[in-house]
Amino acid sequence: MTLTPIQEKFILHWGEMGTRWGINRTVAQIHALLFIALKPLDAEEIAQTLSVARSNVSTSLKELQSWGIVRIVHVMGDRRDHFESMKDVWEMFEVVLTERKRREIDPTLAVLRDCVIEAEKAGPSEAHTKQRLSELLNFFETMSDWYEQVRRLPTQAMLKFVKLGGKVKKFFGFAG
Amino acid sequence: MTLTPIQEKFILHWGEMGTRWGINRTVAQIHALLFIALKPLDAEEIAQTLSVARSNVSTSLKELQSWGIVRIVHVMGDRRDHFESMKDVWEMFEVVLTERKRREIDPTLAVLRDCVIEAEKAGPSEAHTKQRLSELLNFFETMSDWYEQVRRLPTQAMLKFVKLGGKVKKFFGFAG
DNA sequence: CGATCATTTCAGTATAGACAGAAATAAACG
DNA sequence: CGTTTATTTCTGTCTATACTGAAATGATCG
Repeated sequence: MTLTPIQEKFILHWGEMGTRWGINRTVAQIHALLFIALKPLDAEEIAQTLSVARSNVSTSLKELQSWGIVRIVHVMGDRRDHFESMKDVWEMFEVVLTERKRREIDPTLAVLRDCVIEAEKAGPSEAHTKQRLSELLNFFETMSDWYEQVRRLPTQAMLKFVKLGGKVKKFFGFAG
Repeated sequence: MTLTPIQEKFILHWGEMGTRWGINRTVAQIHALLFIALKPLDAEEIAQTLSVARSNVSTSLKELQSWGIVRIVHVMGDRRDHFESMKDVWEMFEVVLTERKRREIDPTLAVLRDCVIEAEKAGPSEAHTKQRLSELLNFFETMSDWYEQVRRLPTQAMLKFVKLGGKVKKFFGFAG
């Protein structure tokens, strides 16, 4: 598979963005490639197209599968694994957000709860720390609950909501 | 400033989380320290408390100031700079999200628009690429617009909204 | 069951980013 | 102004992670 200049531009940018989000550049590039690919690609094809080592592709694909946005498919008469990316953008971001929440927010919630409990036990000497961490915990819990609610919505409903745009403010005025 | 075990636990965890979000560990630790500090701290104090080089603290504080969540304050009769973190958690995250949007989403929007326009020019050969990137662009634009709307809401309104929790679904049913 | 092909694991290497310490700059004081 | 003190910049070092190529494992075929 040869990349057109446009495709290359997109893949390189996506890789760059990946690094900023704490995602390996190659992983992000492979994801970008699979996202725009016409059909599922095999690992060798990915390695050649992006000029990275075959083994590197293997590791990266594992990573993408662990995120749940890439899956293995098989082609009739070909024993190699082929890989394809989830194509529905909304669904894809829901999956990524949920996974990030699980990996990053949930552990933080646990630590904060722990700290607040211990600060409570420690008494007045930790009163200020307890106060600060409680506020942080409250924020995380609120956001976490909220996300659990909205993520369950079907894509269409979420889309409608977001598209409301300017009406959001009105709604708050009403609901508040 | 000596850290209690609770404070240390929180600071270390926050530093760890930082690395996952593409934020330097020391930067995140300093932010955590300032967040729970009773009063603004000077650079030397931060360096000693966290056992990092003075120069490293200097760079990290610049970074935190560029994010807009830490600022310099002065103490009467002391010529050293002192630093304090924003304390309102909601405001803090609004600032961070806005900055991330500016640094990461906006450039991506620009690249995607560019790619879609070029793909349009290129004709049928790029039809599929154009399709994929358009969907991605549409998603980013929708989310970007939505965020611009809600971020303007006063903290209180946003809080009420989030607290609605289960009612969100009802609302969508109604509005959709 | 051997041969071939595909995939993963592993060990060493390369590289980017974090960091320390020194040097340079800037600010405040007497 | 010179001196002291605070801050920043710079350069080299270190470390964590990405990455490669080779070896090992696993799967599918005749």
